[in-house]
Amino acid sequence: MSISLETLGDRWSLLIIRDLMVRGLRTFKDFQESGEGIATNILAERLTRLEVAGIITATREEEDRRRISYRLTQKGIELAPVLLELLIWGVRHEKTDAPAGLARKLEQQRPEFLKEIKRRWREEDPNPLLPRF
Amino acid sequence: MSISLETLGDRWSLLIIRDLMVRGLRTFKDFQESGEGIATNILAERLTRLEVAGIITATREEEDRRRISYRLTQKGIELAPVLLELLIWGVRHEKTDAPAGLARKLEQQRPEFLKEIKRRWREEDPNPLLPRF
DNA sequence: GCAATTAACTTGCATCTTGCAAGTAAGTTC
DNA sequence: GAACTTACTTGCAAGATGCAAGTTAATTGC
Repeated sequence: MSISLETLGDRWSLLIIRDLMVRGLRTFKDFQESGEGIATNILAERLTRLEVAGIITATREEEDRRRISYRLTQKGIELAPVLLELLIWGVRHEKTDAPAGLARKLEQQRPEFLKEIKRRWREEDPNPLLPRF
Repeated sequence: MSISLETLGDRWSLLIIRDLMVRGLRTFKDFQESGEGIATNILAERLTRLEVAGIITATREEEDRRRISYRLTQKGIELAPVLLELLIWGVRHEKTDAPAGLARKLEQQRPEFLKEIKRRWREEDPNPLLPRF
């Protein structure tokens, strides 16, 4: 009954995955500037760990070969329900700057929300789905 | 859009919560002997942190006042959906000793499973719901 | 009723992980 | 081709974790 905390059980991994999933971050620089405050060495280490775990892929961009695009794999995108439930729990229980009523809205529209996340992933939609709050 | 990783983002916290939720552990000793391999100082520290965060309560037992019973609060039990999704994901994607077909079963019976978890919590049912695998 | 046992920690110390600041290497722009 | 940008890497200090050995209070055994 392992719940996979060897890979995911740290301060940053799930945050990285969530930012890839709903905030539209893709590059190393995006993460540095995202305001999460993750140190570059840790970020690099986590990205390779997540890649080794098969949760993300790293591909060099054709248009600008300095850049590396990080993307969730099928395995990675299937963490969406976990992150959605965690988000709902957080909005409900932790004092947060989230818009009032968001909790209820998310709870009532779980399937639609998940579907939208998956669509965005499939179509490589770069627009953020949720803001930072 | 915080996902509460200040409290939950470490190797042990979610594991402790899960063990309280579905494995029927209650005391310090239970955790020591659970096979998770958590050091006693870390266990003590995590338990107080979870208590401070309002996720668990600690109550001295009347029958044996050496013992302290740890229990999930309402806030704590509401992490059930998160842990269930994480469990499903783990069974699907990580090589595990989980019984074949468990993933499908859990996925198809999410609501029933959650309801059972909540009932066990409300009625203080001490029987494990899931084994260790 | 007192010694042995048990439960829940605490302490000291070594090791591993994290964070910060500065540096490097490769690709791109001016 | 010099300046810049992107994705890292390195060195080191500080913090977190793990292990083994206490400590304290409650309970049991005789």
